[in-house]
Amino acid sequence: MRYWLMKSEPDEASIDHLANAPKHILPWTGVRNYQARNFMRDAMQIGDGVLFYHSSCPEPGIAGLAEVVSTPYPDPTQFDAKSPYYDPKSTRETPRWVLVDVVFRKKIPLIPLAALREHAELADMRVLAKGSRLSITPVTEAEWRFITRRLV
DNA sequence: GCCAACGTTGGC
DNA sequence: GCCAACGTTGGC
Repeated sequence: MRYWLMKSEPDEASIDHLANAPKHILPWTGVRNYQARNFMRDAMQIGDGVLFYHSSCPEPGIAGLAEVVSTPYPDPTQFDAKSPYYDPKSTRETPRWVLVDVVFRKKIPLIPLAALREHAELADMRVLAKGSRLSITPVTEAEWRFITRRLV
């Protein structure tokens, strides 16, 4: 059982989109970074906890809780020439990009990025590191506990 | 394998 | 829109 922070632009997929999706599940489509992909491909397991983070928006921060509900499988958008996530170098035989399905657990009052930075307990969070741009980052059990028990 | 140029991310 | 930081690309 591990924990993750996953960034999403709320214009594209917000916590409300997830809550209102069929079965409250969305495929985590569009990851095109190898490190983030490798987390999904190699480390994620069904049942892992997810901090759902809104990025590139007026109020960046943690907007809800979710959970991994699938093993990794090929991201269909990589084969779709009309998709912004199309990757001409990827083939169905050897897909380059994978995703996992994520299920809605809870919407929470937004924990803004600035608020996360205020807590010494979270000082080492990957997502808070200077220059961090990874859309998926590991969260330690201590960080998860602090956030879900103290800040939610 | 090096590294400069370029593109992207994402907070502000 | 700015810009720092980082990832990717491609020539050599």
